[in-house]
Amino acid sequence: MADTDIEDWLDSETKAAEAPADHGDETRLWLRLLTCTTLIEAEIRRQLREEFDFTLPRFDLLAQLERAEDGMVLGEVSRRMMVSAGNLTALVERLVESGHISRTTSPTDRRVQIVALTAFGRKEFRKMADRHGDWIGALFQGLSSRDREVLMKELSKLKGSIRGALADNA
Amino acid sequence: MADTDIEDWLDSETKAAEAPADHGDETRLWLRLLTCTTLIEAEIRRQLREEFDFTLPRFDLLAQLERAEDGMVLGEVSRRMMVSAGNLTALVERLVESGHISRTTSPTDRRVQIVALTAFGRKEFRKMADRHGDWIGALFQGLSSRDREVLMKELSKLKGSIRGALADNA
DNA sequence: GGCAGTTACTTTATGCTTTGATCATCGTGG
DNA sequence: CCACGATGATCAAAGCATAAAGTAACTGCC
Repeated sequence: MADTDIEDWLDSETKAAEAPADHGDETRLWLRLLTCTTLIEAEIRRQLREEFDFTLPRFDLLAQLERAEDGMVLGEVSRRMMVSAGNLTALVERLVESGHISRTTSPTDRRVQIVALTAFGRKEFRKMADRHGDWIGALFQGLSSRDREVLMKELSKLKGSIRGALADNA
Repeated sequence: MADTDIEDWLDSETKAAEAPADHGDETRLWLRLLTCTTLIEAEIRRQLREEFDFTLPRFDLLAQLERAEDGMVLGEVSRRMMVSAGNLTALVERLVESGHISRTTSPTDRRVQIVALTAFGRKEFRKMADRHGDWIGALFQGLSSRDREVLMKELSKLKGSIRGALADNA
């Protein structure tokens, strides 16, 4: 082994010890992911606002309720939307006000609030959901079917990785 | 062509005209993307808050300034962070208040505000950025180097697709 | 010079979001 | 029966975000 090799080895060891892994790769990947999401989300918000004078959180809540024929308990909505319960109070209040959803107290547990789409809310949601699909389709049009497949698969792995990391902390 | 074929053709045409493509694939992909981003972002926000009592927008702004030795014009910060100018007014105000950044009026154009990291802000940012890298690294640990490579490539395509779609609208 | 249009930022109004505190209700063990 | 811990939702305070309107400063054109 030549002197230079030994020096290289010592050097790399020293660097590794002093300056921990910078995770530059992962961070760049994260920023790219964030950029894509932010761009899409901003466009969806803009379209919803311009075409329907509606906000994304309102739309998301209706989307959760669409497949719950008998309504859904507020806590379940909170979990599915991954938002805090406190957040929902005002959001639900406004959607009841605008006639899109109804809200009733559970007959078996008076702490529990049940929200459900009204006929009007369901009709409005269908209209918006159709257009939503169009917007998404347009934004993803540059990806081939194969691209979408690969991306979905990798994102599934990522989701698993995240879940794993979060479980470790807990 | 047999009758059934004609009927099939008519049927598919009719369906295509009445019920446009549902873009279910793309929507599922979008929801998966959104879920991953939301999970990561929530974890980063939580860690920043618990370890440093700092918020993500504040961190993001410092990150933009880190590589601008001579500071940055407010409009440029707005473009890079993809947030509205009005948003920055209060954010900058709070970061000046806490001593992380300085704010000066441009000597050549008195409309222009220049913000820059203070020595304190730079020091604090370095600490947080190091930990930020660790957190991201942990969240992505389940992905192989190859996975990250593929994911980055697909996200680049997606970003291109989005840009293209947005350009068409404009 | 002086007006017109543009640009940079701030202000205002509204809404989303979170954390932490509080209140009401429920189920249970004494 | 009832105190007590757990649970579900609401409230309060703070911060983030936007669009739209407003203010001030610059630039270009006559």
